Amino acid sequence: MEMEILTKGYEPKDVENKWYQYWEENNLFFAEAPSEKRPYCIVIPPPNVTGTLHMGHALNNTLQDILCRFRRMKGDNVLWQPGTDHAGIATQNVVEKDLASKGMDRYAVGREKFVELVWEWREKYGGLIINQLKRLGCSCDWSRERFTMDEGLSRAVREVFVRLYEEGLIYRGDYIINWCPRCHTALADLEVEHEETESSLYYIRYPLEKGEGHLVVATTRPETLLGDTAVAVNPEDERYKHLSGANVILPVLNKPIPVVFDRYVDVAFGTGALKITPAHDANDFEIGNTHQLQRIKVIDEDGRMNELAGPYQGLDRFDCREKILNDLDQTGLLEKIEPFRNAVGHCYRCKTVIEPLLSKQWFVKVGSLAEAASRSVKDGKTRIYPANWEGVYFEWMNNIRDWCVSRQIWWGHRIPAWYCTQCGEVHVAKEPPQHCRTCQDPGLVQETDVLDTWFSSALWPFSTLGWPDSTNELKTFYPTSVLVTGFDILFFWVARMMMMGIHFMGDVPFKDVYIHALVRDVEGKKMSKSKGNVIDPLEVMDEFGTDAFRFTLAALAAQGRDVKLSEERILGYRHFVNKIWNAARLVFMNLDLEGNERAGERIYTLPDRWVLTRLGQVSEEVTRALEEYRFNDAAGLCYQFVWHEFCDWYLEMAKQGLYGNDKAVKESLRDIVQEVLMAALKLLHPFMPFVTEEIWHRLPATEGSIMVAKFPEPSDFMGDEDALREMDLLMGVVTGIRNIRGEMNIPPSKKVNIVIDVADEDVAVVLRQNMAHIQTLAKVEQVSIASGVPKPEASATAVFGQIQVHILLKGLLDFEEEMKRLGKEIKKIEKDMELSQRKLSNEEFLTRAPAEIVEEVREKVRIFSLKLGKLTQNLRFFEEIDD
RNA sequence: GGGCGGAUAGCUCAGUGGGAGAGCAUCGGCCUUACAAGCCGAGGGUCGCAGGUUCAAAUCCUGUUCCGCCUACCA
Repeated sequence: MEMEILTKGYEPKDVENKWYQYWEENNLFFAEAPSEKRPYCIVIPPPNVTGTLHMGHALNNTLQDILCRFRRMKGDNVLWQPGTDHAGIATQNVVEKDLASKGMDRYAVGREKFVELVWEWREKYGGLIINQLKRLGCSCDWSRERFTMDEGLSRAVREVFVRLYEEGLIYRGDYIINWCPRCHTALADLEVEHEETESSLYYIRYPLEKGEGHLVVATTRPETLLGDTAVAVNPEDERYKHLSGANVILPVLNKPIPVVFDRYVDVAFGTGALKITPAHDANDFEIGNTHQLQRIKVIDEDGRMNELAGPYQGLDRFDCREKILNDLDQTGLLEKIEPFRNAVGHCYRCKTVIEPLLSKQWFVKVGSLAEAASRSVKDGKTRIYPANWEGVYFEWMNNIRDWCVSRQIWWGHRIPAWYCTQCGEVHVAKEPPQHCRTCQDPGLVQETDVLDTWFSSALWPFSTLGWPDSTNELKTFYPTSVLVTGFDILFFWVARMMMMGIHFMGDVPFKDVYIHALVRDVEGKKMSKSKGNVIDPLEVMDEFGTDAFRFTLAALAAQGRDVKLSEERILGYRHFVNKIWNAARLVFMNLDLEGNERAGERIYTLPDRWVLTRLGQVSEEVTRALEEYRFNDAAGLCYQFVWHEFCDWYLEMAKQGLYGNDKAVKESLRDIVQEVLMAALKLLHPFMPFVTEEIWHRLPATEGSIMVAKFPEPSDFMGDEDALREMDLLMGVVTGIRNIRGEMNIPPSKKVNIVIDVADEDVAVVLRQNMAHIQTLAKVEQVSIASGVPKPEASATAVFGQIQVHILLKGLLDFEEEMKRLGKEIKKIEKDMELSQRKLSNEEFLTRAPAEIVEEVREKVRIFSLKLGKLTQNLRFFEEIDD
């Protein structure tokens, strides 16, 4: 291996590709099945084949990769199951757009050819997002990559459909569905986006058939009037009780329709009279059923008025609205128009206004499935993090309606149902039947509808593992360990996986669900192309490197809060990556890279004992944070330790020995410094796989990939409480001196002499042993340590615990300044002191507060008064000189 | 309409009952042989507002304002 010294700055581009290739070539992402090791499995939320990597993917997959790499280093048998989703409508739209650019549409090419084109498109572009995931460093087991429409998964889909049908949980029927006139398909309720819209409420007069007068109804969609088959009023409504059995005349079409009574009608809304269009409104449909009303469909699948719309036939629904309003106005039947805000449904894919339409569709009866899915979370079989999402989950499960699973598009799993052309008998089967089972006729045609994309996604946690076959993968990894996903697909996906998993596997699909936030821009807005505020993860990786990017995402991923991403923040973490790189450089410059020297017995100095003890503590804290999905805490702990403890204190102190003349100390240090660096790299690896691997490979004491190194744990290190205490003293003294130097603007080039006044002999010993560190770190020339020495003239004093450090500043000390500084410090402590004393003089505090809290305050008062005494003493010293 | 989340330093955010923290930005001093993408130091906040509970509240409760999101069959 090359042993050159590292370049001055870290260059991510040079190393990222190299190491990803290395990991793949060495099969380091491969999961064993079966295996003796503890299993850990995550199924990836399959990205759309049409997609390219956006910030949401980047966050989602970074978090999964952190968990997978962490668990692997913990010794688990990790399977990160990858794959892609065929994304029915989305993908079909993309290919249709492509066709449109060539002046064609899907009807021109025909179904078979069109599906072929989509497959071709998928061959060509489907790998794009996979490569982008690799770029991000994702350690998926690519040998197990799946696609929702591959042979195995399609078999699982048919199996599930047929079984549900046979169990009576899938049925076909006439219902009002959400129809997208642009995509030409039904949509599930979830796929409709409601948007608050400024619209109008139109008051229309329906003349009474007998006698004078009219009934006024209020509606937002006057064009549906053409399909009205009744007007409903509330039976309790005094205004309309006399209309029992009456008819009104439907305007425009001039035909009588009945007045019906239904409790659904809200007396307080509009006029309390509701026009009923059973074929174009979900509620009206229900009311229509109750009263056995005719269903008249007046709007067709293109959103145009059909032949039943009389004079309006052929008009677009919105043009029809204008015309009908105009006509009503002409005949004096339009009473008034009020401005009105309501939520209008739009297609989640193409944003076209949804038309509720009567249609024959396939449904999954979800009641019992949802109940079981709900219970599993209540029983704690699946835990949702953060827990507040549980409420949202229950809420949805409790109010769930049957799931419309048929779609009138061409790209997807074609529903395995066949109709007899002779007798119409319906056959649902895994394989095409040869002939009709009732009339024996061989003329069977398959259902043209395909399944909702989420139908196959719902099977993902077990279909990818080989179901319906009983595979080793399934036995080893189901139920999976955790599902990591954004809350935007909690209902679309998570809820349905729960239902299907429990029903078909008899167990929940995952033990944990971790729900992360959405990535937004700096202002907290959702990133979208139309707003022009998208940050492209690929560009970020180009500019800052993947490790910095990943670390940023992890550091910002606090539970329950959105991730507001800014380039500044990423830049900050690039600096951190560079810091690590340079720390490694320092270590390298002092290593015997040829490996000729054998280190003898280790000599542990205070900084060594301290840093190793801290490593143990930090390892434990990082582990706990990751186990609890507190990614930001884990990242923060690494950052703080590596930069401010390892680099700022430990390495600075290690230089003493590394640059010194004592050969035994030097060799020991080389060993320890390398050990500490290795441990730090291991802690960082889940977050920053590339830079850690690069440095790891260059260290003489390492072997193989850092991916398979053991994650640090407390038992790897000494736990030396004394070292922590002693380092506190040492750092306190150094900080005290630096503090004064800083405030007095004494440049580092100007060395000072100090006198340390310390009563405790043990403390004196520690400081004496580490005198050299004080000298280097605080730029001190001479140190003298004694007990009860008088304050030297022309000195500034730092007080720390029971220690006083007098800094001799002959010719440098500005008396006024020092007096001001002391005065400021005294004032601050007096304030703290007063607060504490007030507490202690409060009888209730003394009797009611826990004893240890009271003792804590007493201890504070003791420390404060000690320090205050010393500070005042020093101030008086100057005042006397002043006199 | 229902629900959820947020409001803490100039900015982005941690902090869930015992003396307010970090990063960035700002100011001052340093090219100290790993790193100026750096080092050392400093300043900066009645924790949205009003009540309440408590010996003690950024933290718990109630109300309120503003912002964001989810959800819904008042046409």
